[in-house]
Amino acid sequence: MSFLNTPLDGDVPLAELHPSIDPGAEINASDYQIASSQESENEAEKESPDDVKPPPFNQATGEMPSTEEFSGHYEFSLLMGVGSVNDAKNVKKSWEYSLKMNKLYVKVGSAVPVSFKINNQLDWSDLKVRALLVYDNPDDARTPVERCSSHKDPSHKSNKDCPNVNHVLCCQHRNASYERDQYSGRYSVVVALGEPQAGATYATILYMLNCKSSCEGGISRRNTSIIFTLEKNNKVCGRHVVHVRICSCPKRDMNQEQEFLSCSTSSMLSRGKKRKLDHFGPIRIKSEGYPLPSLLPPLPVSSLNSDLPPQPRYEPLNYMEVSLHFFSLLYG
Amino acid sequence: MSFLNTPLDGDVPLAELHPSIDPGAEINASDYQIASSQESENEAEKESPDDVKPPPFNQATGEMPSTEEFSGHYEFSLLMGVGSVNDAKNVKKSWEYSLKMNKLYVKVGSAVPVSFKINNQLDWSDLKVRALLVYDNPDDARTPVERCSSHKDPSHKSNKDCPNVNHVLCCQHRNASYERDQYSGRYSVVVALGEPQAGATYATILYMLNCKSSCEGGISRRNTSIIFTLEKNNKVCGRHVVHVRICSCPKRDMNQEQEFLSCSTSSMLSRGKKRKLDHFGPIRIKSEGYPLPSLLPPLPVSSLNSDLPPQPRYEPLNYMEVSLHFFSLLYG
DNA sequence: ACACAAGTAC
DNA sequence: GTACTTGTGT
Ligand SMILES: [Zn+2]
Ligand SMILES: [Zn+2]
Repeated sequence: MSFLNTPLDGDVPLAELHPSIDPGAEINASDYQIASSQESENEAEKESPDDVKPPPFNQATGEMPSTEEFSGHYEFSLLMGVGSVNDAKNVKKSWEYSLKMNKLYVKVGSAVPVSFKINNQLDWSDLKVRALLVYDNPDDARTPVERCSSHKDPSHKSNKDCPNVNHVLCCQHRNASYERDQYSGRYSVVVALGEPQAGATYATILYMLNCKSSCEGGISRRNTSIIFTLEKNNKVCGRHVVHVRICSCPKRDMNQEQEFLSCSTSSMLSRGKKRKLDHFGPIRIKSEGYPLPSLLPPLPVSSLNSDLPPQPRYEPLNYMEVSLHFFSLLYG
Repeated sequence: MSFLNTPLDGDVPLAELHPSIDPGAEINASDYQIASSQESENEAEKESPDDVKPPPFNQATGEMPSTEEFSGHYEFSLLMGVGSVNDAKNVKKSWEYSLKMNKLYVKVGSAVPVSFKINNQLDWSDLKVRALLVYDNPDDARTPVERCSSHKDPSHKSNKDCPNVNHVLCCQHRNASYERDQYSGRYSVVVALGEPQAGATYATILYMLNCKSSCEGGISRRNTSIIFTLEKNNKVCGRHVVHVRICSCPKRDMNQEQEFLSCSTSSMLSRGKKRKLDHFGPIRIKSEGYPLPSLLPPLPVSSLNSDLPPQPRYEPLNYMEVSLHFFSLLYG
């Protein structure tokens, strides 16, 4: 694990710094209750006569949010899985993070600590981090990620005393603000960073994902990413993106995808006869032949069309093949 | 296929008798609209002041409906899959029926023709057939079978203009009456048999199942059966039971279960080390060591405890093993 | 962690 | 129909 703006650092064992955080624990419903919500309980009553102020427009939750990463003036960076009892050998991991693929594999409802770092700013109090889940596939990129019907069911145990029934991506933080962009329909969760705890140089926030990637009628086996935007006065001043797969066997699935990545690098790519693992990982996507997935580390767009060796292609590359191709250009 | 009260008859090719019925067709939503419903639209308003008549109690939809088969005075019998273009070679089958296992394998939402036969009664008009879906496992036998949240979602395509959102088991018949037993909570569908069509000796009704056996939050991979009761004046005067599995690959799954049935008959049974196919078929059940499943042809209960050869058992037989055991006693 | 079940893409 | 994916029971 490493800060994403310095992605090739070695692992940083920081578990002992946060002994009180247990990311594997069940979601504590009472934490939700305290959370302030900027959503009205009834989403239908949006135009109450008193509420005439136009809701603020925010690029970060627009129809097609950018997934280009930049650290910005505050040198915004994040670190997955820091301060986690996850690192302890005796604790069963409920999530895995692959630095190589910049992808989080997590069980539904498990808390994942994400640590944010800021420089050039003494006062963090007006800095907020927004987390938004999006679909990777360009076909779906404009579709808000919604919870499936089963998980939205108020009688579902994950919704006990939980006002954020519609949010796949939630946050175990008492000041978390759950928002719905009424123009795009996207759900996101915003947290004020606050000061890092004494002696710490980053602030750690627990996130959890309350639908599976496979949830029928919801994500439906589509690939997703979390977009973290650093915001000040409703303006985006930093952005990072992490791939995420919510599944029952994070370790198995990560290993599977890593194995595919390594055994197929450049060998399987030039050939047609597409087979196993159509996309980045085993999740199959319906459409294929897409341009660069928006989730890999920022690439000059020109490379998409100009840097491809003009080898003969018998069928269009699918999502995964394109991902892998650019991945190998970057790291191979 | 054969009438169930004469289960070892040969196949009866009757497809040509009902050339107009296409069981493989998509559910026609408009058929639903005409169906009269005895359920109030809003299930909450049960005690409206005008509606003081106590709702009729019916054994057939009680907490623990009997699954014992009997043909009764009217020699009630049924036949699966009659009059079906399903029999034609060029039509892709959306369901399979195993006479050997008395089990229907069907894709979700596909119409399955079930033919009912009555004797000793010139006027069929006051005879009704109720169809009720129940769980086989005694642990769940008292639990009403409900649709899963996803399929109940009004925006789900299977619910277009369909008032019977809560019913897994539906019926393509314009006079179908959808009922909910307010004591047990069970959903059932009732059809007046009417006269058989000219030249026919049975009445054929199309049923469909609108959740999968695997539906999370619904049937959840539990085994189910359909109970067909012949009723006259709200009294049960005949009963037949058919196992049913609602799945994506009826043929594959039927073959799988048949294979297991044949290869394991008596060989695998006496041994512990239980593994593959815990239950009747591949659907795993949570609990095990149950008595006789209620769906096999009626057996003297005494046989359960007395006819078992007292072979040494290292672990309790699970549901499937018990099913298989009695199955082999009957037919083996 | 393994084996299997059961949906989905091709 | 085949192969693969991905949840579940053990
Ligand atoms: Zn879900
Ligand atoms: Zn369902």
